[in-house]
Formats: sequence, C-alpha cells, structure tokens
Amino acid sequence: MSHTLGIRQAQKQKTRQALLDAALGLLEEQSLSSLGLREVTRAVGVAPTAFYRHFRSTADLGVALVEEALGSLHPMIRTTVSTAGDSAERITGTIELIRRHVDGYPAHVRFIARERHGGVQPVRAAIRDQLARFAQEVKAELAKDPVSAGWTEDDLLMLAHLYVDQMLITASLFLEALEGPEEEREERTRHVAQVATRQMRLISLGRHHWLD
Amino acid sequence: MSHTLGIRQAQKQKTRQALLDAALGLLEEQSLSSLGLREVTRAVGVAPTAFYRHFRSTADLGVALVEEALGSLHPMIRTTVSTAGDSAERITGTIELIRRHVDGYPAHVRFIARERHGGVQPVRAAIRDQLARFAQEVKAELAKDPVSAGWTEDDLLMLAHLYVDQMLITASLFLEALEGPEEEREERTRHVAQVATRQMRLISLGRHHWLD
DNA sequence: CCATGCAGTTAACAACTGTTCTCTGGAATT
DNA sequence: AATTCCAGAGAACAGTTGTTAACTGCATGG
Repeated sequence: MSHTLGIRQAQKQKTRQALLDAALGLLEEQSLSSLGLREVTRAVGVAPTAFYRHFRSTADLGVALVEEALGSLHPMIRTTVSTAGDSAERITGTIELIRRHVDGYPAHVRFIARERHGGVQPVRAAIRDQLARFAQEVKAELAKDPVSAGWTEDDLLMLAHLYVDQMLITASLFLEALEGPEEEREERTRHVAQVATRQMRLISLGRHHWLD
Repeated sequence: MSHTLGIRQAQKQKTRQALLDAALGLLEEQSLSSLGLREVTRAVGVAPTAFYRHFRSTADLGVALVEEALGSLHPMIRTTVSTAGDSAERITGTIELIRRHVDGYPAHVRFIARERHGGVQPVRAAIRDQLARFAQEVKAELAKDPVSAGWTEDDLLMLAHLYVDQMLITASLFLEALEGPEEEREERTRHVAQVATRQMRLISLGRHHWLD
C-alpha cells in the first residue's frame, strides 16, 4: 500500500508541513484569529500566494492543526486508561503521561487550550468533535471496569467528560509551569502533578461511591 | 464619599465605557489579539486617537475587561457557596446561579473563557489572578463546613480549584447552548444543567469520603 | 520526447493598521 | 473674568494585510 509518492507530491507535503510548523510557532504568542497568511509564508520563506495551494484560509490551516495535535492522540488514550493496576498507580501513571506529552508537544497543547474557546468557529467545532470522540473512548474503557457495573450510559459519559476536561486543565497547568522561569520549573511541575493527582483521586473516590 | 464628579470626568467615563462595550461586542467573533484599536473607536463613533486617552493598548483594554467581567463576581461566589441547605439543593442552586449569570452576561463569560488561555499575556495573568482569588474565597467557605474537619489547607485549596474550574467549564457549556439554534436551546441548556449537576454530585461524593 | 499539470513566483491593488503631531472647544480652576 | 487643562478631532506617516492575475520552471504521464 505504501505507494512511494513522487518527488512532486513529496515536495508539496514538505511545504505544507513547513507552513503548519511555522504557524504553530507563531501561535505561541498570539491567537489564530490574528494570524496572517503573509506572516506564515514569510516565516517559511515562500511567496504569500503559495499559501493558497495548501489552505483556503488561516482558519482552514487551524483545522488541519487540530488534526495534527489531537488526531494522533487516540491510541494513547486507550492504552492509558485501560492500563492494569490499582486505582492509585493508574492515576499517577496517567498524570505522568500527560506531563510527558506536554513536555514533548508544548506548542500543540497550547494551541488546543487556546483555540478550544478561541475566535475561529470552524476550529472550535473541530476541537469539540475530537474531544467528544475522546470522551466516547474513555467511556468505552470505563465501561469495561467492574467498578462501572450498574452505571447508566449517561452516567458513564458524564464521568468520561469530567475526566477529559480534567486532563485538559492539567495539561494546561503543566504548560504554564513549563513556560515559567527555569529555576521554578521543576518545583511547579511537581506541584501541578501533586494537585492533579489528588483531584483525580477525589473524583475516583466519588466514582466508587456513586451507586450508594 | 460619593463626590459627584464633574460633567467632564463623567463624559470621559461614558466614552470609556462605550469603548469597553464596543470591544466586548466585537470580541464575540474574534480574539483579543486580533482586535484593532481603530475597529473599536469606529464602532463607538470617536476618532482613533481618542482611544489613547483611556487605554495604552488593546491589551490594556483587555485587562480592564477582566475587572469588569470578574471583579463584580466575588460577592456572588461567597453568598452562593455559603448558602444553607443540604448538599443536593446547594448543588442545583449553584448550577442555576451559573446558568442565570451566563444568561445575563454572555459576552463577559465568552470573553473570560476565550482569553483565559488567549494570546495576550497580561490578560491571561489578570484572569489567572482573579480565578486564584475565587479559589481562595471558595476555600474559605469550604473551611467553615463541618465536612472539611481534618482537611489540610492544601487539600482544601485543591478542591476549591476543582470547583472553580468546574464552574468555568459549566458556564462555557451553557454559553454554547445559548449560541446554538433557538429550537435546541432549551433542551441543550437542560442537558448541560443535568450533566453538570451530576458531576458536581460526584465530586461532592468524593469530598465526603476523602478522609476514609 | 513532448505536451500537460501544477507548486511556487512576481507584481500590483485597495484597504487597513498603530502612532505621531497639531489643533480646538469647552469645562475646571483661580 | 481670565487662564489653564484636557478629551477628542483631524490629517498624515510608513507599513501591513488578503486577493487577483499572469508568469515560470520542472516533474509527470502519454
């Protein structure tokens, strides 16, 4: 199936990726709704009009960035939530996974946090859809757990959404710690992890007593 | 103390408020980082240069909007969280209060949700500070509750932050329901309220078993 | 090998931006 | 009543923006 695409299409995808990367970089200190197409092409070193060969508009580029930032995350979600072990170590494992992801893809995390409620409607919609899919996947994993015996579908989904939102908040806090001065970084990161762990534990506690 | 300020200062504050209102309106479909000063003055009907008499920049105006949107909210928080009654009706009361606030000040809610992680650093900082104050106030109210007996200060604060974040998420969801087509509005609002209530209840459940 | 396709270039456009300086009319102060 | 103050107006600036049209050169498929 891996049809080695010609040097033509290869070059095109290369430029496209360069545009995406440059945009992601520029979005560190502004929002998508203020990102200019000329700004992006200038950063890449290509003519402004070349932009149109890849995207209809910056909003269109934003939607592509959502795919890039969240699309590849689904397998991770599944394997994490379904990891074996008792509740305590599953929580610390999840928090640690979030921390590492923020560490590895800070710009992606920033983009999602920023544009989730940002000023560009199609991008908001794309993020909302992806997060809804995440919630569905988390729900599916939760359903397998014996703790969920007797839960309604609605209750499973409301808990899944609670988890997803909590993950996003935690990721955003890790990012803030990462952006701060280097000498505080380590301690702030540890602090975020500690607080997030206890919050997850409290939610987990509520989960175990839900059917009382 | 109410020194009736002269017609001069009165007119100035009137223009200032008009600028703030116009900006809030324009921010319904864009982010602060793309808001131009000329755009705002044009909407008000004053010369672009008049802007400088009130704000140094649009970022400065943004900080003022944070005060307007969140500053007046502190008394509400206190009275709500400390309202008497059992856990169940306190939760529904809180959710209902959030719903009404979103209904009354949708643009303010949208602004906070959008700029909390937005592209303008001083505004992010202003929102973070206000939310931290909210968390402190919620913590103070939680401390009064007999359920909190034996809790450490740290644990009270982590729970307070959980509540504050949950309130923001809920407010944002109410807003989305409000923005949708009118025929779905009522049902979506009811659905958001129902899910948020159960999430709060689950958290409350975890809270009661925290010291097990 | 030649004709087609198409990623990227060049040039030009009208419209817009933030900021400066100068000016004005009327409220505030003396 | 005379003077100061200052919110807002007006004009001009250099620089930016998105979008258009017509182009060039090279990889591609016949």
